[in-house]
Amino acid sequence: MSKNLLQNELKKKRPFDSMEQEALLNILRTNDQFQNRLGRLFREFYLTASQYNVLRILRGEGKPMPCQEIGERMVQVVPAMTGLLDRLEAQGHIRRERCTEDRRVVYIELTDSAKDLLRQLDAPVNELHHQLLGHLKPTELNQLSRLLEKARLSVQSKPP
Amino acid sequence: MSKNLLQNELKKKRPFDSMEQEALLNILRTNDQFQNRLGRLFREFYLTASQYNVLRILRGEGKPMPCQEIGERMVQVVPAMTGLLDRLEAQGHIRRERCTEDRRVVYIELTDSAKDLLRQLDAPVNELHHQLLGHLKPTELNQLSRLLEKARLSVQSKPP
DNA sequence: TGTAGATAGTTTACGCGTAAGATATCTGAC
DNA sequence: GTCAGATATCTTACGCGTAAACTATCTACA
Repeated sequence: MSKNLLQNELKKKRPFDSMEQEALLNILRTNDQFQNRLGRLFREFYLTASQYNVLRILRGEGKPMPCQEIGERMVQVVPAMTGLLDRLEAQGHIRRERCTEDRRVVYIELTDSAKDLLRQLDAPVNELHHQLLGHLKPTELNQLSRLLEKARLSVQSKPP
Repeated sequence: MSKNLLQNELKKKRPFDSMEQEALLNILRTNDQFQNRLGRLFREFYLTASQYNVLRILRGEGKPMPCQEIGERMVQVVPAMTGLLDRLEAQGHIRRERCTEDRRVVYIELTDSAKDLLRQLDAPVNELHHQLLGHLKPTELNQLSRLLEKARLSVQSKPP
């Protein structure tokens, strides 16, 4: 075929303006499709991808964390965290506790029910990862990760 | 360094469960950062990334298109299109026109002001693409696109 | 001491993604 | 011709990303 895969998917009539554009669109599209699949899995457990992300971060840390620190490990800006945590709290997955030394900071702690839920999700999540990317050879997965890491070098610092 | 780049960015304490997981997180994170930068550029022109996407699709087609067809070229589901188009219409960037043969379908047409806006955006957008990915060699860009295309092979069909 | 500026978190307003359901129109089987 | 089902669009409800403005608390420096 004369046109490549992404071009066909997007029914694009003309070739890409640049290889940078092609790669960028490939990243955005792949992300959308994968997020879609992940979202469907999480929804079965009444979670969103962001909520799952927060819970995973908390489990990884192993102890209560301030909201800001959680926000930093996601890409998001802080304000979004508030609502996200509100919903997780309402579902009984986290507890908030104000720090006694610095009363500005609020510590977030996983509840036991959240830990259970995460354990339940471990297998299906890994399985989905494998389903989505298991058809790539280890070399290819490694190449892909290295290329994406290199790609991100251009966006080091957030302007204020 | 013993830990890799992504692991450091995420302040992850333990290595990844699998290479699939690592690659997946790399995709999601790269996408987030790039979307962020793109969003900032579009915002200067009072557009969102989705709105720009719709306008680009319409320009590429060169003639009016039904909403559904626009939706198909984006990753999104149709319902989101309605609101998106409402806002573009309010800004004077598109016109809606009901088809006379099949009165269910609505054709969307670019206005002249939208075409002007797109022309204004062409240079800055290409420049940003280059800023984000220009540090990769052509071979690498090509590799990256091919790997992402291969990655997407696992999500061919949407379940009903 | 006391006051300015930094910092953590929240609130509000808006855009848009998802799902579920409603409405209008078209098509095909009878 | 009519009725069932498909199809195109819209509506509503909810989650969450972004920005901007606000509150409470802490810190530093005069």
